[in-house]
Amino acid sequence: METNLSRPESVFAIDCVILGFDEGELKTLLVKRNEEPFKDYWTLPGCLVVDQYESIDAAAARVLYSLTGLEGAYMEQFYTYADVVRHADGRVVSVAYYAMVRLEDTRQSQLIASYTRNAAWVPVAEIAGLAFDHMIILEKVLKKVRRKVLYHPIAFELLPVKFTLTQLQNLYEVILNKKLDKRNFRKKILHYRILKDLNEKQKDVSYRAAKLFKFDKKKYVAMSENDNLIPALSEGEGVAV
Amino acid sequence: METNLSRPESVFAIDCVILGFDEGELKTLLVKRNEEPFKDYWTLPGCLVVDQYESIDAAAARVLYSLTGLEGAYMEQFYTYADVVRHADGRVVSVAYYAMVRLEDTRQSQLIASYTRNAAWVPVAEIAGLAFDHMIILEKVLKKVRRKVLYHPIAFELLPVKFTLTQLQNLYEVILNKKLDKRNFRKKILHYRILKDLNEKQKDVSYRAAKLFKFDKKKYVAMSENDNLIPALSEGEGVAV
DNA sequence: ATATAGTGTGTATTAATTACCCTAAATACT
DNA sequence: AGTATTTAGGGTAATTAATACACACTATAT
Repeated sequence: METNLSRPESVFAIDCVILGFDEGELKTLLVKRNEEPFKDYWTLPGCLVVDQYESIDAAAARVLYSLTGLEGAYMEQFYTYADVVRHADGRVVSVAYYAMVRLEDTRQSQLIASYTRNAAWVPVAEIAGLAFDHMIILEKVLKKVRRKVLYHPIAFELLPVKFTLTQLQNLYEVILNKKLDKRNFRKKILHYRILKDLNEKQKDVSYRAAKLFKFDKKKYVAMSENDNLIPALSEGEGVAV
Repeated sequence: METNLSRPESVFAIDCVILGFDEGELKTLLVKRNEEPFKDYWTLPGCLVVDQYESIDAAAARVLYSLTGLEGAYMEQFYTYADVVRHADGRVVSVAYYAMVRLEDTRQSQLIASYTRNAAWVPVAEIAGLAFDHMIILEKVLKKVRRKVLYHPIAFELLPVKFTLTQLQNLYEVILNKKLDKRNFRKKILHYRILKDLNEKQKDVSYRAAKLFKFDKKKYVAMSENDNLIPALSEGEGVAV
């Protein structure tokens, strides 16, 4: 149903929850504002999209790239908000995305971004409040990721390409905020046959080195032709009946 | 990251996939266009949102109400699209919603809407193409609903308030496009304890009348305080390993 | 050589999933 | 009244998945 509006125009904003895993913590990349409103508050990184020919996905990718130098990381459109008035003379609809990045890949460029734009990786557990409605967006993303991680292998996007089973388990424990049983976790994840044993071991650890694995995307895609689903990785998923 | 744009303005569109279940089929409410482009094509119902103070959700609810007379039906924001140019002089970002409605509730008003606006309930299985990118939106919604129905009780939104187990099973079979075993289905759904046995039977059927149940929302919410999840209702969920 | 820190493994129990068919009940028809 | 028709409703055995649980091994550092 369209009315005849003289000059419909799409000016909209992107907000981006960029998640990373570092030092046993889930972190997100925040930017400090230096103008009102919310001067000196942390915000989710974002941008205004004015160009009529830039797609939403491209704009979100641009935000990610400008802060981290990364291209091709896992990104997904998430939710669209229109309730926040940012500018005195009108609201801007904003489309939220979330991205999952390997922090190791961002080292150099992230430092640059941090220097010029006052950006920082902040452990999500320590974030108490953000500008605008960004805290709500962040919490909603975390809720979604906690669920999605149970049936879709997005968690691997946060780990180094080569990882140990313990690292993987730690990541799941942090995301789900819950301890998992080591033997059961290993049994389960190995039964899915979505990991490739690299026949390599960790180096430079001061204890017994663990075997390295990588996520076997080919096998995974072949297995789940339709839907890209894996069964629940967590214990006690679902409702107790 | 905001630039200083002189007059940011949110003009955006809503598109709405309205699903119903009728005569054993999943149907969606479509509207026939009577102007170019895509004259005489079916489209998803929608509207342009010009009012700076109408929320996205309210606009979506307005679309639903204007076509069906329904308020308070299940609706969920779904995905946002910006790639479609509808007006020669600029694209309009459009936010897609889907709604699940009880077709029985719409009988009168739907006829009115149908008369004035050339709207019709069309079985989704028979829809081959739609105007704009609406076919893509519809397919994506169906994919989402097929998945969501496995862990969230949205299917009940499509059934009459009082229903039989056979009706419920038929609905699942239609949504999932797959036969389910009667005994296993009943065992499972009853074990969840989210149905209330009404101790009533069907009337005016020309065979043995079945017991009527209703969805027990209170019990359901109590059970799944956190997440509103129910385990999989389908057989063979997940990846075969 | 010894302390330290993390790796890697198996089994028994319980719960969930699957495959599989016949009798009971209500109405329609003659 | 009797019979045909149509759908409702229920149980069990076999398989598979989920859980709870503890100790010996290995590599390095001192």
